[in-house]
Amino acid sequence: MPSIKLPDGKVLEVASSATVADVAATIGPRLAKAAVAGKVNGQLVDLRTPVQDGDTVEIVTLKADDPDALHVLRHSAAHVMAQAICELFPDTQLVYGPPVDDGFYYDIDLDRPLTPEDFPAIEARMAEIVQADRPFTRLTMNRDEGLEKVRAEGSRYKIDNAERANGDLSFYVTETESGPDFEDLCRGPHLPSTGKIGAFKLMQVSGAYYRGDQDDKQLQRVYGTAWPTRKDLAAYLQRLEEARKRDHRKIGQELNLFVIDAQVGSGLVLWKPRGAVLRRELEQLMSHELRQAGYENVYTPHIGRLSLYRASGHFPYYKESQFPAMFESDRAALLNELWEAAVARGEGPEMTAEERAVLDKIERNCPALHQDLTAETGRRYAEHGPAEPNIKLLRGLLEQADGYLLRPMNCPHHIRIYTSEPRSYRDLPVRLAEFGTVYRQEQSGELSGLTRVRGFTQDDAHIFCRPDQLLDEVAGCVNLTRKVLDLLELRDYEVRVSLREPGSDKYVGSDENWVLAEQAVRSAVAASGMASTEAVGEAAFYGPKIDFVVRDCIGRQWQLGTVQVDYNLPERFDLSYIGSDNASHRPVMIHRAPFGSLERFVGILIEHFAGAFPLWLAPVQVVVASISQKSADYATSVRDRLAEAGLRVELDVTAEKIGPKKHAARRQKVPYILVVGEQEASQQSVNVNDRSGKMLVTEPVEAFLARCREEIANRSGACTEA
RNA sequence: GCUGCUGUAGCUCAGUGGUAGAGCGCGUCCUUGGUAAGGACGAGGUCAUGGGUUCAAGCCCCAUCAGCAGCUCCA
Repeated sequence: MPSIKLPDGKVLEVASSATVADVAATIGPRLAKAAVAGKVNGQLVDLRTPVQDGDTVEIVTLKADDPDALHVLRHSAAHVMAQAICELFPDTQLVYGPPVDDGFYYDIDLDRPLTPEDFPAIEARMAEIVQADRPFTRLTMNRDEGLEKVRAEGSRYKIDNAERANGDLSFYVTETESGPDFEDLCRGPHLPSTGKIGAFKLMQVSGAYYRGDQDDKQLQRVYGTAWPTRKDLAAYLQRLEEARKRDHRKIGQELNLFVIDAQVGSGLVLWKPRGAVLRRELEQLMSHELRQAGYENVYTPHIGRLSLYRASGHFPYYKESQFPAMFESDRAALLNELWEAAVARGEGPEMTAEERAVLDKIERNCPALHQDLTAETGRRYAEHGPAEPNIKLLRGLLEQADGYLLRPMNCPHHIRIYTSEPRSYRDLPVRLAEFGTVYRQEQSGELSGLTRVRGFTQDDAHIFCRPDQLLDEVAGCVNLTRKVLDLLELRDYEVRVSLREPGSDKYVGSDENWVLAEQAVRSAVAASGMASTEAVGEAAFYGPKIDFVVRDCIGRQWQLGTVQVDYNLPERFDLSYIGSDNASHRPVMIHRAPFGSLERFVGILIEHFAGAFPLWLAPVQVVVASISQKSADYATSVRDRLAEAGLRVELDVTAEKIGPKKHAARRQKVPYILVVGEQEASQQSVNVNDRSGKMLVTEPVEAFLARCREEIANRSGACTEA
């Protein structure tokens, strides 16, 4: 008789050929009824999977807080949805349908676009399938057999899936009394039967590229959610709704913080006075920290010559997300076009058709330039030869007639400040900081409130240091980032080490430099003791990064702070310092921005506090509201006193009752509402209420002021939830 | 950029081819009030923009712009 181990350590003897379901039954009838799957040696399996001697077996039951149970439930719900869609739309080809956080989706290929109007019909069909409580049966066959089967069926997607799977292939069949009625290639596991799906709902439909490839077919992705019970589903929908109330776009509107105006341009933020307060307070906090940490402040303009970005590599590595360059003359525009074509050729010996076409255009439109390009003996552009000499020639000509670029990054400007004077090893590290505004032409579909915009201000700085200073400097940046996040009570973030994708051509610099830089970020994170994940392919084009990533109210991940190690730009700009040996050496650069961008950071902060900012950040800190006209003068004097003391205070002496006045202030999430009537006037006091509606105390104006000052100095008092 | 959805008053939204609506907000007046929305009256719209269909278009069709969700990108 085989014996198996249970999670509590008990050993159970079971019949040979016993399944997970049998194990559950042996333990107890109620467990047998509740069981929906098992975990054998840590692996999630069907209830009908046989167990073997020595296995550790855990029974999975349907609970709203058990990730394994939800995984199986949602996988099965996806399967049921697929069946429903196939029955309603027989042309549907199924592609892939996994469970995801909070639900599941299924990618389908169907010419007719599905819309939310189709959901009721699909849900109704799903409900019938669930109602019928059809069993899921697993059908396993060896790889060759399985491949033959899917190839015979002829679906491109299934063949692809099957070919990419390892080992045996399994199919799941849902059955009726009259036999199998739906089958899908699927790894499983599934619920024992469809009836276990307690509650489900289709959520949305959208496009998704096959295998995530923009050049491949775009499929329809139907999202749904599934839960053990209706109550769980209702609770989930309620949570979703609560989360949406925190949305910074909504709160930004309600609290008059910012506006994104179509007439100004999409992705361009207009900070209204109240939002500007948030931004200024954050800038002041950061400026203070930077002074402490030995940074020096600089200011640089928002545009720069194209040659600067040719040197940095933004042209062409970063070209697709830049606003088009501005050219001073046709000559400059044409030269640049030719330069791009020459760079694209790389080291190729033959001039490309594209280069030739540009050259022809130049001949037609700008004969003088054409002559410059072709006249000089020995450097004739029109001759064959490696691109490099041509690029040099172009670079020389471009020096005389260049274009300008709205800057996508601040580093080139800061680099030129570094190079503006000779640097000694004693001067390093040089830390140049600026709230630098940059512009990036993000794809239109990517724009989102404050979190993804086209013009934004980074709390940027560039550190130029000696190689022996690098680790300390990176550690300093990481600590600074943690410190400011901590000050703002943002503690729910992921630290991500972003590395390059080997073999990709989207990076500049040598392998050796990348190896050095990646070692540096890895050891800095290791030394910090923070838990981290590694993300291959997430590096900047010039170097690896340590990113601080948070989630917004609808679960999307955003990078906030970042620390990036860069050996490459120092080389491209030929940076140097004089060492103690009186020889020239190459510094290392660190790019870092603890907030990342002020726009995104404020967006996340709005959601974090749900608009109820701590006193030091609150755009309006106090509202003074009079009980009646009789106390209006006193209210005004209180307002004046608080304003004089530096508080951001507003006065409400309108002809309204105190109830509505208080309500209005609370709706604006103002931390303190001071109610003043004749009684307070006679005592020179204020009646203090917080934004939760609670009446705190009646105290002298000066006492209230002292408490506010302390609260502001401590940056405390956050999140008195309204 | 791609797929789908959406665009009506400052905001949230109703309005299925026949003269533009509600609530909130805003203004004026009444009420001068003691802690989660007092009352009356009023102003406010080229129904995103441009074309088209129709006797007639907020509504139907096309295009553009913008927003939302997802995908793809992302320094």
